[in-house]
Amino acid sequence: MSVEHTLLAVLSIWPSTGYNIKSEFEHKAAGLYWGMSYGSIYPKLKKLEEDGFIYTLEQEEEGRKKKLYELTPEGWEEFENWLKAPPSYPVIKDELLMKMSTWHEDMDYDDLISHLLKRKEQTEDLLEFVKEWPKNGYSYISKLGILTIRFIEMRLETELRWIEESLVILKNDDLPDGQDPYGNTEKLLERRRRAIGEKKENDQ
Amino acid sequence: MSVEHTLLAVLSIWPSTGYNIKSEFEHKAAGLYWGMSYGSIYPKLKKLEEDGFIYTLEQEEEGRKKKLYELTPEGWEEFENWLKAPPSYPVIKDELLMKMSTWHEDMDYDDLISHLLKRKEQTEDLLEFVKEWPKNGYSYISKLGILTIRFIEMRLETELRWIEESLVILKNDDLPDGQDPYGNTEKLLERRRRAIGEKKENDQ
DNA sequence: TTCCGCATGTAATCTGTTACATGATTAC
DNA sequence: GTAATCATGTAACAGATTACATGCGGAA
Repeated sequence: MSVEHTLLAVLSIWPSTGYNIKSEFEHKAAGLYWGMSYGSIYPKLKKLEEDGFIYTLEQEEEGRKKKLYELTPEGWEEFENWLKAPPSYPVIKDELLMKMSTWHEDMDYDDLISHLLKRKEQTEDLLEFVKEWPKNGYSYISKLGILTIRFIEMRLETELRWIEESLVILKNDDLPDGQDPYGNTEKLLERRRRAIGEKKENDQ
Repeated sequence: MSVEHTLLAVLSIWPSTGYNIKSEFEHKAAGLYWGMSYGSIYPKLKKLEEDGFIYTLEQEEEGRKKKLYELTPEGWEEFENWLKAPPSYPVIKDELLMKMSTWHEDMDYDDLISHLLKRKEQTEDLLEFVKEWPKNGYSYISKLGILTIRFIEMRLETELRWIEESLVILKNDDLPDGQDPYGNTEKLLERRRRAIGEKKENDQ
């Protein structure tokens, strides 16, 4: 998903300025969607204009100098071709999961528990925002937009359910069995202990 | 989440070569986690070695020249400090959602439906893989790894549920109401029609 | 009159990918 | 013997971020 197509998509909603697009993403990117910096937005807008996909609307003397960009016929065409092209499969890239799955038994679970508690709070906040969003009275959300928001809600609720379950399991030290056909858990701890031991010796 | 820390995390499981790490991610990155290219792995391994976080194990004359990397005491320390640091909140960056929420009523829903059907298939495949993974008899998965896999499963199942629901809604043309306080849906379609109309005129 | 928010823009930098080069070993 | 896989590495490139520069308008 290129920045260019994202910009076309945003401009399809209504004509906007570069600054405007950035603030829009800033707002919703409270965890939703993702950010774009001025350093990529302005040059790309310029490029899109050069390529004939967007043009600047007359700013009707609003005092401030600003460039309101709008799609050209070619811009609409390009945008809709992009819409029709099959979307790529999203990657799950979650630092919490990476940390959790490489956590080891010689490390205090309390730190992991506080990661989970923090995640719980953040997800609750985001869920609250997402639930209010289509009811706030001023944001434009299409019918299909409502469907995607429904997905985000379901996902966040699932995440909260999982966090709750995991916290109970961790606090009761009731972890499920792993799959460890070659006794790697013990090897790992042994490798680590030896390394740490060597370090202590050297430090003395 | 830097590549460096990801490499330390992978090496904490067991000593590996650069090639090895790449294949590992290739395999699981059937959608899970994410990829790394040789162009970033090898230079980073070199850097980590220079920084004293990893070192090369004797390769015990396995014939092939290869570098088996292992964590140093400093490597373990760095890795565990990273584990303890609060993970950043993941961003939802899903091209399907972006396309769906900017889809408009003058575009055929059939294309959107085929995007959803394709996603359904891909997610089913991934779910199947994730369910088999901890039972395949050879992969090492720690107890906490099982918990994270449980999360992925729940998430994928939620996604499938949402896709089913959405397909029914789309096929019955039974979409929920959007939020459109300023009649933007009509404005959008009008802007587009005018642009497309102009193009047709010019083309004649 | 000073500060903050609106608004645009660029240069330096960072990070990562692609594509290629190289060569050994194993499977057919 | 030759194709595929294992294995390491780099140079050129692409993409995006950070940090800075600039300036207007309105509010305190």
